[in-house]
Amino acid sequence: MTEAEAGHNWLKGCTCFRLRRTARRMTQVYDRHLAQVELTLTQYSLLANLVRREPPSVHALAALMGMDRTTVTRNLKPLLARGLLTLEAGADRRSRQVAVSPAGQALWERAKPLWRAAQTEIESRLGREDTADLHRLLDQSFARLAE
Amino acid sequence: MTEAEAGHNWLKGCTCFRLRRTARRMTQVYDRHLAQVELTLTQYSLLANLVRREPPSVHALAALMGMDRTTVTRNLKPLLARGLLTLEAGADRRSRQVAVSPAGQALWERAKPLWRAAQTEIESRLGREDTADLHRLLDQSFARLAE
DNA sequence: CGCATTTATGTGTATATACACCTTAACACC
DNA sequence: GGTGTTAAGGTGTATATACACATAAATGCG
Repeated sequence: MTEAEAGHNWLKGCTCFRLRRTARRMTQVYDRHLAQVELTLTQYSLLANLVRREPPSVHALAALMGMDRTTVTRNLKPLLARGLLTLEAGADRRSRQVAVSPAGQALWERAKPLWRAAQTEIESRLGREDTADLHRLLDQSFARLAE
Repeated sequence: MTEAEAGHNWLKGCTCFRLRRTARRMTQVYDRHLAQVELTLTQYSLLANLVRREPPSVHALAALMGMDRTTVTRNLKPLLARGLLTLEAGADRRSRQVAVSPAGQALWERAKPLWRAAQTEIESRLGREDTADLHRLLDQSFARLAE
């Protein structure tokens, strides 16, 4: 093994590096499809998680997304600014409810087939079976990291 | 299936959402270990990819990391500011070489066992076999997305 | 009731990510 | 040798991410 390869191997063994690297590439695929409605995959995920659901608090939404609470707060901003979501008074005076507006619902309907096309592209590139395996491993890993 | 579950299923089928969600959690594990040397996993990855290697150009480094070129430029900044890397004249007058400084080399030596501990924690949580499967699937997916 | 604790949220700061656009330098071809 | 093209790099802008910290409201308990 050369010295250069020895250095490189510190990355070869890194689960997180691989995960992030693949996530970067894959995000670009989805974002390119969703660009037609000026949504990112993250924004689409938020919408998708909110439609047809009782408006959750920011806290609950963060838990649903597996995101840091403050990250959710920041990610809501562009959607609120576009009037796709609303942030209204919640059960207490502390909490707030995140709800999809009619405009948000309408945009989600337009975005759905674009997301579908991105997902189909991924499954076509990775293969149906490998995609399913990846889903299972990622879900399991996420659960085991949450413990 | 309830309406709420129907909405949720748009996420259940999303490969990218799962990938990003798991990457977020896993990054936090590595970052907590590496915090002792004030490095993030991304910064550690850059160092690890540069030690014991002929200093690459920014362009070549981006390719090695599977990153966007401009992301690399931005990610180098904190490391350059701390004197862990140097950015010197390259082969042309266009290109620049990214090299690890002695301080960077020394910090990497201190960071290595911390990264090792993080990696061990991950393998312990996910299981050796599942970790290996995940690596294989992620590498394969990354390659197929690059085509 | 009064106070310590817990809970929900937001903000400051720093890094991570990438697209669009610009500049400069090397190269290719007539 | 000039000129169009390609290649390397940086910056502007916007989103994504999360830790530390602050605020305010609900809750629990003596």
